Amino acid sequence: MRKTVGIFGLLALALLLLFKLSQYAVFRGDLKNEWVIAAVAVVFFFIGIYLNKKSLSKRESTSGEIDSSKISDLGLSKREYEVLKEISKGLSNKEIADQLCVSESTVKSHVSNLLVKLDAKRRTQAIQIAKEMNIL
Amino acid sequence: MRKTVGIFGLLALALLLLFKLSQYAVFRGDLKNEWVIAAVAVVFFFIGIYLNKKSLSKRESTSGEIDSSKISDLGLSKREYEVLKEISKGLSNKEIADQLCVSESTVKSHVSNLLVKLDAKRRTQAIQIAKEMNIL
DNA sequence: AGCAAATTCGTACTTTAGTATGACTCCTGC
DNA sequence: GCAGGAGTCATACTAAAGTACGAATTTGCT
Repeated sequence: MRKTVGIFGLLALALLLLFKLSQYAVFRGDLKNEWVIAAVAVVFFFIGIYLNKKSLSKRESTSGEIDSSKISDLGLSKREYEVLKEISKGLSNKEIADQLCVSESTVKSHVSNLLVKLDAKRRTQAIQIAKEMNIL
Repeated sequence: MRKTVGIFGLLALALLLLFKLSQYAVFRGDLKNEWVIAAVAVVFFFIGIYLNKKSLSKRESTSGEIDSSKISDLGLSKREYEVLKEISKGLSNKEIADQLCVSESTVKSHVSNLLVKLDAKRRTQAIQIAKEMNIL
């Protein structure tokens, strides 16, 4: 909310600046009205796009990107997180083992630890929990 | 691409129109330059926002909502789709059975048919495929 | 160097998931 | 009315997932 106020204040300022510029330009007669208007149009067109993009990216960051701080909060090791990502792709333990070039036993160890740390009973539940925590 | 061209054409037209309007207004002397510029700024500001919103909503519709047409394309029955949703919540067959008030055997049947129709080997893969198809 | 955590692998075991098959009911369109 | 799909359930089986140890190696940090 405070940011919105600030943005509108900046817009008003920009408007005033353009007023002044246009006045000087017109008085000196070295710039035609058409060009001033065109410049204003282009500038504000892109200001509109820019502001919208900003709010868009903000929405994406709160519900789309991964939260790496929560990964360390849960005590997930690098390898365990890799396994988690492969699980979410729908791979079996054997396929994950091949992907990470380790044995299936190792993957099972990681998965077991993973389930404890995520408080899940099944790998499908781990996927659901991880996605809710924005770590996937 | 064709739409982009059309949009830019419309923008150019709007610009020309404003030129003409401003000329008439200035010649007749019943409108100040400042007001013309302000009007142009506001109009193009909102044009920018509007165009961005449009592309934003288009992106959301292609990657956010469920696509019920694909569900029938795959031949998924109502019950099978219900089971699919429960699977994506991370529930076991037994838990799904309790949730839907049927036996575990029934859930297993649904899951088996589900996996064939989604061309998946595991329930985790079914989740991944279903999410990519926007049916979850 | 030395400790703690992470990574690795194995075996043995239990549980859950998934397949195959058959059977019964219910409902709908022809 | 009846053929067919959907839903239900059961049994028996195989495959995968998950648990519970133990143990060796590697790695990061003090």
